[in-house]
Amino acid sequence: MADKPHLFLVDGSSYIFRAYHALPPLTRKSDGLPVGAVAGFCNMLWKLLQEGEKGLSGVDPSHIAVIFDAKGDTFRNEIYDQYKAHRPPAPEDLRPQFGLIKDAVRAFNIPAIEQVGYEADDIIATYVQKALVAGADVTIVGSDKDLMQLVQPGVVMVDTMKNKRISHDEVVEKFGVAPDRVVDVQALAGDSVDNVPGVPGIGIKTAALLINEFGDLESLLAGAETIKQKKRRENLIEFADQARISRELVYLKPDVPLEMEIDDLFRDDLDGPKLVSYLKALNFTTLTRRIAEATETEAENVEACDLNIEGWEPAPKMAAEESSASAEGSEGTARSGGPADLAAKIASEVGALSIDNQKYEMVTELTALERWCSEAKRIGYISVDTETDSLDAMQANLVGVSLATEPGKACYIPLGHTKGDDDMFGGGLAEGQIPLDQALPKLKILLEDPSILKIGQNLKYDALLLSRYDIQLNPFDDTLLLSYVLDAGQHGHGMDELSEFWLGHKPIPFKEIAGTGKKQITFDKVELDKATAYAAEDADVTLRLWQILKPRLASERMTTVYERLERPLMPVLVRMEQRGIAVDRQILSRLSGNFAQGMGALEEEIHELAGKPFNIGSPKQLGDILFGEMGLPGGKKTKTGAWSTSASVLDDLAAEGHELPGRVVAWRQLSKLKSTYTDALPGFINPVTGRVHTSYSLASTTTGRLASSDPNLQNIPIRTEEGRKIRTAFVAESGNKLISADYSQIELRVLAHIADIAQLKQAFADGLDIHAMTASEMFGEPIEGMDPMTRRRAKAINFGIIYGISAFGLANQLGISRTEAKDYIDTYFQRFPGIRTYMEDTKQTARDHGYVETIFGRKIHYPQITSKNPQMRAFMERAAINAPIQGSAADIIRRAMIRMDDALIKAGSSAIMLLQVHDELIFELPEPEVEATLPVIKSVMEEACMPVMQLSVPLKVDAQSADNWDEAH
DNA sequence: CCTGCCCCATA
DNA sequence: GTATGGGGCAGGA
Repeated sequence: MADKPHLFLVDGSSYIFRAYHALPPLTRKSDGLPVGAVAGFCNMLWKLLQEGEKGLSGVDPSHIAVIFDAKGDTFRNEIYDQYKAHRPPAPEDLRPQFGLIKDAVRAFNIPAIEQVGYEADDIIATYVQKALVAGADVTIVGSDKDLMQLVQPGVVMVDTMKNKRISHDEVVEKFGVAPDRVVDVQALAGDSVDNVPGVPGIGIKTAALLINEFGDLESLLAGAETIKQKKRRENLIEFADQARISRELVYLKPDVPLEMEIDDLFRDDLDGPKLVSYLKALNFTTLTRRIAEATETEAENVEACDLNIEGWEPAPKMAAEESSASAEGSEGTARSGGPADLAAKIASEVGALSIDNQKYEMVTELTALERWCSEAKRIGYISVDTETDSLDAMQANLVGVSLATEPGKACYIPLGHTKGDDDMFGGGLAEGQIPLDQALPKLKILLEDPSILKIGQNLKYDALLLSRYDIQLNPFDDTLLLSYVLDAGQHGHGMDELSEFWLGHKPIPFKEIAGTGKKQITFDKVELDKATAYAAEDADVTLRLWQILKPRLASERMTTVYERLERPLMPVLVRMEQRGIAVDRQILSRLSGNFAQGMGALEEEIHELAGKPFNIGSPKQLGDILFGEMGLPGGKKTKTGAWSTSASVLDDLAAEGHELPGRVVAWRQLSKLKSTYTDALPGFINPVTGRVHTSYSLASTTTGRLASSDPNLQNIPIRTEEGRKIRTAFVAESGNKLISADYSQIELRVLAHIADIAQLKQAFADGLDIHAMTASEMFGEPIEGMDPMTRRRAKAINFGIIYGISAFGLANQLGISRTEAKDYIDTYFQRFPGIRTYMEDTKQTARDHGYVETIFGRKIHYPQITSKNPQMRAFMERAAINAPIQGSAADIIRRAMIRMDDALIKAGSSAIMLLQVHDELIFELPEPEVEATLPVIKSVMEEACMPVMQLSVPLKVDAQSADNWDEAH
């Protein structure tokens, strides 16, 4: 067996793209040459050669080759000219790397193979065929799903990036059929990324079902008449030829004329100096050192070779500028964001890629708008973006709408642009716009058409705005949410960032057309030409992003999360934001006065104690007074070296008997309450509705929680008596009540379930006081008559566990020594060993996959978890431990919110859901309905996991009604 | 006028 | 120890 030849075929092209997208951009230090993908590729190749039998394939290759796609069209374009027609061109900073990677492969003494007219996959298929005939085994190194059809006895696939081995069973799991039928399934299901048409209405699931029933594609098409489902039968008959063409497109051709025979792929020894010389030229310090060691090459004596980088030149400025050395994990090269990259980015903008802002259409006639609508109807989807004069969707006026139907084909429909040169009385509408009352009905038909998918970026804004124009946007896909579901933790999800990341294109900044600061103008004042270039680009970019992200949903098994947890929440939040909550101005203003009075009194005392007046709100001045003039013992310092004046420091000083620090703490509390809440909130009362409408962000936390802003209603005070008073200003309209319903200990319950801790589960089942029970387990004291201090300690530990406990943090929280805290933690783990196992397992999962998951399958990525910086790594580990707990709890309340409105209507209640505060929901309803509604709300929340999941712990919800939020909570 | 920092409100 | 948003200050534009 040991002598059996084993051929490794590396799918080079797909690796280039994966490496490029998965890794942060790197540039060569000396001149800014982009080399991120080259670095990723070389590391992968080196690892592959090094690990041998310990690797995923379990063998050491005797033969190896890396296969690339050649430039230009292939025979597939002759079969179908639209094949891969939607592919955007490679990003600017990736282009010079193709040649570098091929040269790198040769430097490894490995053949780099490509063949004009064929894709890498076909060449691989051909070699597989030949190898099997020659009696060799094959390992395909790659991730492209098309390659799965080649899996058979003697042939496996390994995906080194996902660390997965793909053999027969994995293929069946993905396609529902054996590898030899994968082409048939793909022929039916099609592929939107490669633009393989398939048969409409048939996806992978249905395709597998049909193929399993009929045996293969031809038998299915022959027997299509017998299919029961009307639409499916018709489509199979009508699109039979399209399916046959699709099959030809996805079928990998195993008879490509090859230039190198299998024997030529014999694995050569590494030529140390040659490889080192190449890596040196790229400035890859770490890899150079490793390989020099392994090949016993004296790296210092090897000259860096010249690189073949034709077609790329350093931008003029950046060679001179000193780019900063990179920190984490890089190869001694500069990270993105450095000046070199900035220049490269600007250069790539000027190169403009395929996005041409001047080619967009400005729609000024109704007939043109109708043309766009019918095009949307024909293709079944359209990308949409609205332009307005305000960031607040509750107050904004519609200024224009942009649409896109395919990359590069986009338009802008100006509707509310004004004559810019006039003063505030305005010169009325600018010329050449379709009157709003004519355009709106057309748009309404388009945007509400159930057969047209509306694609947008952050559609919550557009949906809320349009709803005020009596348009209910539906159905829709949101690229913000797609990106969030797929890449939480990898990067942000704003359009500009996504565009730069995926398209290598920087959209026109809003500032550029509207100006900035005091001179900023609203969009209705922007000239129509500029507005068209800016607005249509947004629709164009969004459409392209959708084409990239949407197919990933299915291939990465995230469709359910997107369709059940993410997309349906958007309309729910639109309704909540639109409703708003009543806030009593009088109460706030009275409180403001009280706080001001308290602050004034304290200020006098403080200045007296300090011996002179100073700005109490300035931490710098306060620090000078305390630790300079008064000579108090300074405690901690901030990271910039200044004395810390945080509440904990001031509390410590107060405990030592100093008077001033305590007064400052009290002053700060009042100052915070006044400026952040009682003074700011009235400014958020909408003049039309008289209520406060917060804005919820669906995609700004990594864990799946919502975030609230403008104003943030998720941090209204509750802990102190003074602060609580602010809650009395959140009121029900007269005749109504507020209901507050909150999950009791949801995160600890989730922890008990996920980590499967018997004692915790039992305690929750029995309805025990969980902190007391923890204390009792740890310190052996009975729950009855327990010292409150003991319970407090246990409570802090329970919270600590959820946050990924550290002795340092617990010590800080409890004001005890680090060793003492360490003892507590040890005791805790002794009593609950399952928790330690959970923590270790979670960290391992994060390291293995780069992400962790919630109970409903939401993924949270932690690419930095392998950081070599111990502080950073420890932080990522704690976050990774916390994320499944916090995230699962977030998923649960999301499910409750998604179902709530329907459940209330069905129960005949007119209660409306107004706010969410992570584990709490606030409703408003007519007083007489309270009694009947409370149990509805409770049961929707408590049964939110059902029916797809049954927690092994009961969920408990406390709900009460009152006239204001303080009393209801 | 913008940005980073410090501090602090919530779950 | 986790996750956020926001106000005021101070320094550099």
